[in-house]
Amino acid sequence: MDIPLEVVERALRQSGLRLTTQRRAIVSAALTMPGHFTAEEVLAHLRRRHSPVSRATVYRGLATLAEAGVLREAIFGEGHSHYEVALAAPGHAHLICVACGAIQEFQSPAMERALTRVCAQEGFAEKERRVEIIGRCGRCAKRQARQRAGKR
Amino acid sequence: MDIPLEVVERALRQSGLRLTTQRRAIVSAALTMPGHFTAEEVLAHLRRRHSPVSRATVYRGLATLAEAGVLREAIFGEGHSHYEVALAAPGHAHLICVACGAIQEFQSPAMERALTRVCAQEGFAEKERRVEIIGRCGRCAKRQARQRAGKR
DNA sequence: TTTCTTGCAAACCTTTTGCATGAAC
DNA sequence: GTTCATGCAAAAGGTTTGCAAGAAA
Repeated sequence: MDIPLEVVERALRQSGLRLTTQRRAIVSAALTMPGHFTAEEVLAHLRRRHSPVSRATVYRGLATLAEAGVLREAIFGEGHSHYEVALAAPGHAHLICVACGAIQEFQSPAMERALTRVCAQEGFAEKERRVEIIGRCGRCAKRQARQRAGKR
Repeated sequence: MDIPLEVVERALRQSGLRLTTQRRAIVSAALTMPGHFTAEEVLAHLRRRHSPVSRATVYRGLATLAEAGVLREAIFGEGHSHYEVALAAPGHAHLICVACGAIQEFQSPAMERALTRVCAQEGFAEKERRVEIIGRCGRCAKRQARQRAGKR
């Protein structure tokens, strides 16, 4: 995956932040990782790659990069933060399978419009939306249905 | 607030669970608390009321009651779980103000329909929806706008 | 040279767990 | 009488923090 380092650099500069070796490593790890990742995953990835960055710096770095708009928090309610690359994917939400853990992204303009309307009505100045649906993905739902049928 | 203890009792029985003094205390605390509450808030409430229940039991009790459908998890991404009384409020989502912490509920049939459609299309068997919008509530947004204008 | 960032280790906070005791059914 | 729930204290898991040393601007 190509690294839009200039984009990152600009985002950091605009926030008055420094482009350090560690932050560069974190961003490039983020870009290599599939879809969503946690701080610990980034840490492990960097260690494997022999670009060791301390745990504290990974946590601080992810938070900083999220504030700068390079990353975005996603997938809540699991007891630990997940991030995704903000530049890569604009407004989208997630379908999270409780059976296999798969996370599928989806877009729904109708939903987005509905939420925009709600905010306008309430005079709410939104910064961020979190939409996720928990359940079983198509495959797991079918498997479960089959198993249940078999048991009877 | 009147306590639909029979309802709770029925829900627990249906799940093969026992109606203990502690669970009763937790439910009645939940019904007394405004809107959304955390495990620690319930614990503090019970201690103030001199109905001490151990921390472990509060955590286990809230989880159990949520599984039984009496409570529901709400407000994610804050590092600790929040619950709400499920019976009290059917499908609704939350507007969370980062400035004053206020949590406002809203309903949007258009949004609900859009999400239902997405699930149908993807064959996703949903169990739960999480929708929250983070930003500034009307009042805080106005206050901020005023302050910014003043500074210039 | 100033200011921001890092690394380390310890602290923190929320939540979970094992196990013996006690309560509900 | 069984089985399930509780209390305690310890442990776990994820994340944050203070502070001295180091790197970016």
